[in-house]
Amino acid sequence: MTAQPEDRPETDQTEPEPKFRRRKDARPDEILDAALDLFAEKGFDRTRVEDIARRAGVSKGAVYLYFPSKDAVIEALVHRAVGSFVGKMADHITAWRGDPRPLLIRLVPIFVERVSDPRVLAVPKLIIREAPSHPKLAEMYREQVIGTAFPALTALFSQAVEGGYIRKIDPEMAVRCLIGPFLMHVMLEDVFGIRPSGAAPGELKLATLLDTHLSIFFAGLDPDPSPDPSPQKDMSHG
Amino acid sequence: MTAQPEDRPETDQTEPEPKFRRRKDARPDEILDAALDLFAEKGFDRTRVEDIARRAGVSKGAVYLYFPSKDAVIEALVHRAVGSFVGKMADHITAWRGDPRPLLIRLVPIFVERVSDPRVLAVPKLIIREAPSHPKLAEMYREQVIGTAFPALTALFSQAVEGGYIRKIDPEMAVRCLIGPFLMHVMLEDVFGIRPSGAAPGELKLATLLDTHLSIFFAGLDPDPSPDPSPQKDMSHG
Amino acid sequence: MTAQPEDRPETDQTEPEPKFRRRKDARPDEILDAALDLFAEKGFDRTRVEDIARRAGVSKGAVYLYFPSKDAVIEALVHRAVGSFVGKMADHITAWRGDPRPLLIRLVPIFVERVSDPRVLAVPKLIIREAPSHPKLAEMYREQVIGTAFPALTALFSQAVEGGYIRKIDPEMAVRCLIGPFLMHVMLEDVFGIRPSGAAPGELKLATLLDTHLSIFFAGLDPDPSPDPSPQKDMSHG
Amino acid sequence: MTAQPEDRPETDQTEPEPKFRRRKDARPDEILDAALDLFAEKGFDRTRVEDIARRAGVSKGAVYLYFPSKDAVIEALVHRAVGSFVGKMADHITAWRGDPRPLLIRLVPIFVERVSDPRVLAVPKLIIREAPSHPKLAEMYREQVIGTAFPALTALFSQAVEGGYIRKIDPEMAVRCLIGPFLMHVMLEDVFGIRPSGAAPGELKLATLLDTHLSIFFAGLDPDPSPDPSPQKDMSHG
DNA sequence: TATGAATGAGTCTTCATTCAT
DNA sequence: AATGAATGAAGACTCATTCAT
Repeated sequence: MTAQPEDRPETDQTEPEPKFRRRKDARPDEILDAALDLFAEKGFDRTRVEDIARRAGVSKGAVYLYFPSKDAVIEALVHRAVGSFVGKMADHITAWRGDPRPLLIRLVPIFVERVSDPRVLAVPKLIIREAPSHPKLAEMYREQVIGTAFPALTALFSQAVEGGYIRKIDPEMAVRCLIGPFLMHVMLEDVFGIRPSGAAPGELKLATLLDTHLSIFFAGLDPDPSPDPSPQKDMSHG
Repeated sequence: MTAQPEDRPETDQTEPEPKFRRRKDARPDEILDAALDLFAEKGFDRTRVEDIARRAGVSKGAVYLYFPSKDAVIEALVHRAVGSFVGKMADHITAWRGDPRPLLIRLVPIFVERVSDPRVLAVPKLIIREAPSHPKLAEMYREQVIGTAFPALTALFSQAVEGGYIRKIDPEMAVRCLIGPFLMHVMLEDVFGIRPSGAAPGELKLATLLDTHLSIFFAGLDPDPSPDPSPQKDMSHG
Repeated sequence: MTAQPEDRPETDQTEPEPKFRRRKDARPDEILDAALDLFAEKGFDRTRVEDIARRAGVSKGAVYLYFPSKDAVIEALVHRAVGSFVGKMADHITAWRGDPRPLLIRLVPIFVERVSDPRVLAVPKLIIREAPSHPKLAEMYREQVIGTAFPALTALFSQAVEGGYIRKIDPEMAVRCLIGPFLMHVMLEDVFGIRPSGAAPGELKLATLLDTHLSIFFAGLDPDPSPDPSPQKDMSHG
Repeated sequence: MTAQPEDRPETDQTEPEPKFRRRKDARPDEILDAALDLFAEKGFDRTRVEDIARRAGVSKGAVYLYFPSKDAVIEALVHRAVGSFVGKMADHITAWRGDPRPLLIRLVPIFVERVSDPRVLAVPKLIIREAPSHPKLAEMYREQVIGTAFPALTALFSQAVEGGYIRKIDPEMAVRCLIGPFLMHVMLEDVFGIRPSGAAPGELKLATLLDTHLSIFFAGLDPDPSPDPSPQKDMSHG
C-alpha cells in the first residue's frame, strides 16, 4: 500500500520563487494530497472540488487543468498509491520456503510501519468507503494490491502446511487471520475513534497490537503435537 | 447489529383490512428496509429519497410522513438495528470467569450465525462507510454495540490473563485479534468481491473461517509452558 | 412548420384556479413557448434554462420535470412544430397534374398565411441558426418538412415540363426560385431588420411579396413561344 | 461579401526572414481565417478561443495580442469581409438606365462566382446565425453590404418600371425575387445538406440555378403584352 | 394519510480573460 | 512578442424538502 508524498517537498527547496510557483509538475500531487485529506475527512461526495482547490492553494479551475473530473481525482489518488511496495513484498513472500514465521517476523513490522503513515492508510480506508459508488477504485486496488499480496500469503501458508511447518489450516483463511487484526484495529480508531487505553488521538499503538497478535498467531500455528503422545495441551473444554 | 425484517409480514396477517392501507404501522419498517438495501448498494449520498420511496412502494412524500429527513432515515436504521442481542451476549461474557475459550466456542458461532444475515451485516458496513459524514451513526453504534461488546471481551481476556488461563497478552489487543479476522473476511467480500475459492457470490463460508481462526487463536492463547511448568489452571468457572 | 400554441389559452378559461395551476399537461407547452421566444430572441446558447423557467412562470427545476435536458427542449420544440400541415400540402401537390400555376395560386397564399404566424416561422429560423450545433434538429426538419415539401414541388414542376405546360427548366432549381424570395424576405427582416418601406416593425407585408413574386414567376414559367407557336397547353386538370 | 485570404501567403514570399517570426503581420489574418472556419463549423459560442489559437498555430494568449476579446474576433471577421466589391457593383447598378436585364446578365454571374468561394459565403452565413447575439455584426453588414446593394437594385428596378422596360412590379420585392433563390439554394446546402441531384458534397451547382432562375425571372419581367401590342421595349443601351 | 408537482440551494464543469515568465 | 498556467464567473443539472390537493 502506497504513496510517497514526502518526496516532493525536497525538490521544492531549490525553487527560487516560493510565492508564484508555476510548478506545473508538482501541482497534481498537491491537489491529490489535498483531496486525500478531504476525502478521508468528509468522504468523496461531501467534498467539493472547490474545497480541494482551496486546500491545495489553487483555484477551482486549476483542478480541471490537471484532472478531467472529480472522479479522475480519486482515481489518480488510488493510482498514485499503488506503488511497487506490495509487489516487492509479494516477491519475497512467494520465494520463501519453510516455516513462514521467520519471514513474517521480519515483514509484518515493515508493513506495520508503512501503514503507520496516515497518508498511506488513508487510501485503503477511502476505497472501503467509496467502493460501492466507485467500483473502478476497488478494482484497481484489488488488481494491484490485494490481488498481489493475498495470493502470495496464501501460497506461503499453503506450502508451510504441506511441509508440516505449521498446523493444518485453510491457507486463505489464515491470511485473513494474519491481516484481520490490523484492519480491526485501524477501523476501530477510524470509524469509532476507539483507541487502546492510553493512546492519544491518532496514535495507533500498532506495535502493541503486533506483539500481541503475532505472539498468539505464531503460537497458534504450531503443528498439532498429536504424533507426540504426551498430552501436554488440554483441549478438554466446552 | 440487527434487524429481522422478515418477522413483520406474519404479524400483518391478523390485520382486518388486507386490502386498503394494510400494514399501516409497518410502513416505517418497509421504508427502512428499502433504505438499507439502497444505502448498502449505492451509499447514502448516491441514494435518492425517491429511490427509497419507490422501492418501499410508497410515494416520495410518504417517506417524510414517517421520517423528518433523509438523515433521520439512516439514523432510524441504525437505531432499529441495535437491539438487545449484544447486551445479552455482553452479560454472559461479563459473568464468565476462567478460561475464555469454552465460552467463546459457544458464543462465536452465535455471533457468526447472526452476521450471516446480510441485512444484519449491512448496518455495520453502512456505518463504516458513512461514519465520517454521519458521526451520529458511529456514535450510536459505538455506544450501543461496540462499547458494550468490546469492554466485555476485554474484561474476559483480562481476568483470564490474571488467572493464568491464557498467555499474558494485552486484552484490548486480543479482542481485535478475535474479531478482526471476521471483519477482514467480510470486507474482502464486500469491498473487493473476494471470496474463498469455491464460494458462490454472496456466500461467505464463515464456518471455514471460524474453524481456522479459532483453532489458531485458541492454540495461540495457551499459556507459555516453558517459564511456568506447573499447570495451575483453574477450571472452576461458571 | 407549425405549432398551434394559441389553442391552449381557451381551455384554461375553464380552470377554477388560475393561481396555483398544477396543470401537468399544459406545462410542457408553456415551457416550449417560453423557450421558443427566448431562443428566437437570443439564440440557444445565450438562453439560460432559468430564463426559460422564469418566462414560463415556473422554477428552474420544473423545466427538468418535463425535459431531461436543455437540448431536449429545443428538440421538443421542433418535434412539436412538425405537424401534418406539410404532409397534407405535399399530398395535394403530388396528386396534381398539368400546369402547376393554378395549384400554386391556391397553395402559396395558404403557406404564406401560415408563416405569417411569428411562432410558426420561429422554428425554421431557429433551425437555421442552431443547425451546426444541433444537427439532430436540422435532420428532423429535413425529414419531416423539407424532405416532404421539396420533392413534391420538384415533381410538380417536373411533370409540368414534361407535359409542356411550362418552360423547360430544372425542376429542382425552380423550387428554389419559388420559395427563395420568401426566405429572403423573412431573413432580411429577421437578421437585419430590413422591411419593405412603409412596413411597421414585425410587419412582413408578405402579400405584396406574394403578388410581385408570383406575377413574375408565373409569367416566367410560360413556355417559350418562339420555337413553338401553337398553344398546346392543356388546362384540363383537377 | 468577401475576404480573399488566399492572397496573403503569396505576399509573404517577399519577407526576408522566412524562418523566424515570418508573417508577423499576417498573424491577425491567420487567426481570422481559423476563427471563420471554426465559427462556420460549430458556431461562435461553441468555438473556444483556444480552438482558434490552435488552428491558427499560435497560443491562446497570442489571440489576445491581436484582438481584445473573442467578440472582437468575429467583428474583425465581418469587417475584413466587407470590402469594396459591393460598393463597386452598386455604383454600376446605380448608374444604369433602362432594362435591367442586360446589366444583370453580366453582374449576377460575377456575384455568383464570388459567393462560390466558401470563405466568402461563410461570412453572411455566420451573420445570419449570430445576428441575435451579435447585433453589431448584422448592423455592420447591413450598413456596408445589404444597405448598399439592395437600394441600388431597388432603384434599378424602379427606374425600369417607370421607363416601362419591365412589368409593373414592386421594386423592393423584385430584389428579393432576384436574390432569394440564391439564398435558398445556399441555405438548403448549408443547413440541411440538400444539394441538387448529382452534386457532390460542397458542390453548389450555382450555374444551373443561375440559368434556371434568370430564364424564369427575366421572362417574368417582360411587360404585360396584352394591353399594349406594340413592342416598345428598348434594348438599346450598353 | 398520501401524493407528486414544484422549488431552489448546491455542485460540477467550462471557458474567456489575465498575467508572470 | 509569445506562452500557457491560473483564475473565477457563469450555467446545466440534481435532489432534499415542501405543500396544495
